[in-house]
Amino acid sequence: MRYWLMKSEPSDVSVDDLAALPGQTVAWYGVRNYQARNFMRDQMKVGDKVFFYHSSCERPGIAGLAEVARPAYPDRTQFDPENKYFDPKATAESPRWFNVDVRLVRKTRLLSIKELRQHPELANMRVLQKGNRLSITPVDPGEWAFIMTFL
DNA sequence: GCCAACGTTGGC
DNA sequence: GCCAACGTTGGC
Repeated sequence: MRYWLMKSEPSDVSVDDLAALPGQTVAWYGVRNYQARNFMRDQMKVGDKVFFYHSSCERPGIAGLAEVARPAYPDRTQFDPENKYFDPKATAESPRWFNVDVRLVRKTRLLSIKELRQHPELANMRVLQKGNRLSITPVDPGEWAFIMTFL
């Protein structure tokens, strides 16, 4: 079992949006970065634990606990010309983008990036590194356990 | 709105 | 295969 941090813009899907969805589950569509895609396609397994993170918003930070509910399958938005994530180079025979499904375990208090940065134990967290833009990052088991002590 | 960082594109 | 130009991300 592995641990991950997945960024979502709350203007798109917030933790409250996720809580209101059927099964509290969402398809993690729209990832158009190969590294993040590969994490989903090649490494994420059902039951993997996820920090649900709000990004590009007023209060960025961890907003919930979630888990992988379905292994990777082709992201349907790549095939839809009306969708902003449409990819003309993708075909049904040869899909380019994949997504897992993520299910909310529980909403948490908002653990801000500012607070995360105050802990030296978390200094190496990928999401805290300067210039990090990757929307899905692995979380070290020790970092996960540490965060869970005060989340 | 700024801008640093980084991924992608495309001409050569 | 190089690399400059461009686009995007995302915290601040």
